[in-house]
Order: sequence, then C-alpha cells, then structure tokens
Amino acid sequence: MTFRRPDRDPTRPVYVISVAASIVSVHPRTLRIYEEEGLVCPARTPTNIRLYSEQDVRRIMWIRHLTQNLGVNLAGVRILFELEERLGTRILERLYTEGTSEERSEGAPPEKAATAAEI
Amino acid sequence: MTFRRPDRDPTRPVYVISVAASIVSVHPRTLRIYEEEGLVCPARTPTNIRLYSEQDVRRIMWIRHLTQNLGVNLAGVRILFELEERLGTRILERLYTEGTSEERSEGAPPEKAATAAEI
DNA sequence: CACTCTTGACAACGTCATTGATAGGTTTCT
DNA sequence: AGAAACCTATCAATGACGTTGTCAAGAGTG
Repeated sequence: MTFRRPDRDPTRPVYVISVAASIVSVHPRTLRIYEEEGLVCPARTPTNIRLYSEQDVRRIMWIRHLTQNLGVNLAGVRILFELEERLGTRILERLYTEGTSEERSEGAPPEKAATAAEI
Repeated sequence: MTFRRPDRDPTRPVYVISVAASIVSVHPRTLRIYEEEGLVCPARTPTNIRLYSEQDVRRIMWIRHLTQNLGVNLAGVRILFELEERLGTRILERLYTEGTSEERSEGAPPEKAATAAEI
C-alpha cells in the first residue's frame, strides 16, 4: 500500500515549535504569527502542543524565501498560496523553471537567489 | 484587418499622467513610483511625456486593488504579474471565478471586495 | 506667458514584519 | 517534584515599506 515507510511520511507531525523554529532559523514567535495569519497549520498533540511536519517546514521555508529574498509581505504570501490551491499547481516553482522544463524539485524553496536565468 | 477602430485600441497611449492619476484616484507621484518599480510601462511622446493606455489604467487598477483591498505590497504585485506572464494565464481573475466557470471579464479588477458568486 | 510635464531629493505618516519580553498556566521529562 | 519547554495573550522596539506631499530646476504645450 502507501505506508511502506511511515517514519518518513512528510506529512507526519514531528517537530515541536522550538525545533521547527531552529530548522528555519526563525523566532518561535514568528511561527505562531504565521499560524495566526493562516499561512501554516501545524498539527496539535492531544494536549495542544504544536507539531510541525516536513511539509509544514517546507511551507515555512517558502514563506521565508518570499518575504526575506523577494520582499513579499504576508498578505502577498497568502494570495500566492491561495492561487496555488485554486489552480492546483505549484505555480511558485514556475518562477524558477525556465520554459517548458518540468523539474522534480520536491517543493523546497531555492537556497539563495535562485538561478532560472537569474530571475 | 485588425484595426477597424484604432481610436478604441486599448493599447493606444492616450492619458497624460495627471489624467491617468485622477482616473484611478491616485497621486501622480504614486504612478511614477509604480513605473520605477517596473509595474507599469506607459508609452512616451517623442518629447518624453508619459502616455497611459487603457490597458495601463486597468493594470494600475489591479495594483490598487491588490495593495488597498488585499494588503499586498509592491513586491507581491511584481511576483503576481511575473507569474501571470510566465504562465500566460490571467491567474488573478481566478481568485474571483469559482470552480470551472470561464468568464470574459476583460481584465478589470473587481470594484470592491467582490464575492466570487457575483462577478 | 501660464500651465503641465520631466527627474531627483527629502520628509511625514501610518502600517507591517520580526524579534523580544512578560505574565500566568499546562505539559513533558528526568 | 522540579526544571524546562510548551500554551495564550499582551505590549513594545526596530527597521522597512506605501503613499502622499513638497521643493527645485528644467523642458514641452497651448
């Protein structure tokens, strides 16, 4: 079936907020704000502790890239995420894939000032 | 051919900056900033006077809608425009068209906080 | 000539993003 | 049990941004 390695399921909630924050180099406060803004929805333990999945972390890295590298504010991030969901396409990655190429990039934001003909 | 009514060509540069500014209810200074930011590219007379077309005005109205109503900043607007061009689709209108409907809306931004069902 | 345009600089005003501290309370781990 | 990390909520400092506005000196237009 589809659960051969459930320990690697990218949707499995694993990181507590301090860990997630250190992974993405951000203040925990910032992550709580992202959640208030509806940009990330970490799971919760039965006792209300936030648990971030690998997917959540990738999403946060996208937020960081958009805000820190591209200067987009949280309202803009919201629109972009909403458009992605609306279109059912990973439109953001299109910013980094030139022409018709269809890369398999797993959804992680580009490390720095991505290539793609230097944006 | 394609120029039956050139006097109504939406790409024809017609409005000087003060006129364009009053049409969209914005300070001329703001329009110059939009141009500096690369968000609008009005034509110029041989003597360097800006002339905005109907298309330019619509584009500015989109910028105003995104910034004033949705809170997106200019960096966010830039990304959205870039994505539109990249995808060759009017993605922004998708925010206001529910499901599979394919409206012919001529690219003008919704008047106020339009709800998808009433566009 | 009077008006409007051009660029460039400078400033004021309010808002936003992020980090940080604090308080009082709950969960987890040793 | 006690320390450490979590929760919510609030308040504040910092720097940056968006918009409007003005001033200057020059060029185009009616």
